[in-house]
Amino acid sequence: MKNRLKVLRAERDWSQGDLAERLEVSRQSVNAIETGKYDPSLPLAFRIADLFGLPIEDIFLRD
Amino acid sequence: MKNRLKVLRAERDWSQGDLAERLEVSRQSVNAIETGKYDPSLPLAFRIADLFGLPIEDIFLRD
DNA sequence: TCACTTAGTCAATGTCGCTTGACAATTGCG
DNA sequence: CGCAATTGTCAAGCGACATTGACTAAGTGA
Repeated sequence: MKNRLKVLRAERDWSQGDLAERLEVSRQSVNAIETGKYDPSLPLAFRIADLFGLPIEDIFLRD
Repeated sequence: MKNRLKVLRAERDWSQGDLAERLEVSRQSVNAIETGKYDPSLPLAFRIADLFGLPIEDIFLRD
C-alpha cells in the first residue's frame, strides 16, 4: 500500500507537523504513514481524503 | 463508520462465510465488520472494494 | 556561528484489527 | 420433526495502528 501524502503535502507546502495538526494525529503517525511503516486506519484514510478533497483511491494505491 | 456489506452480500446471496472466503479473512472478521464492532484495515477495505467492483466511498460511509 | 525548523527514528504504552476455537440461537429444508 | 447452515458472540492471543517524549541529523536564515 503506497501513498501520495508526501507529494500532496509538498504541493501545499505543509510540514509533517502541519498535516498532523490538520488530521488531529501525532507528527510521528504522519511520518510513519509517509515512510511506509504502516497504513492508516480506514477512518484516518477518510479524514486524509476529505482534507485533500480526493477519493481514497487517488491517495492510497495498491502495491 | 457505517458500511453496506450486508446489502451487497445479500444482493449476491452470499453467506458471511462465503464473503470471508473470498476476502481471505475469518468469518468472525466479516461478522464484526458488518455488525459495526470495528472498521476493516485499509488494505482489507481495498480488497472489499475490488471484490464488489465499487469505490471504497460507496461501501464505507462516514457516520 | 547560533537558533530554529524539519524530518526521521527509538522506546514504551495502549487500543484496534484479525485470528482460531468454541458455543448458543435462529433459519431453512427434506 | 430433525438436521444443516447461518448468524452472533465470547475468550485468548498476536501483530498493526497510534500515542507521548526524547533524541539525532540536516537545512534555513539572521
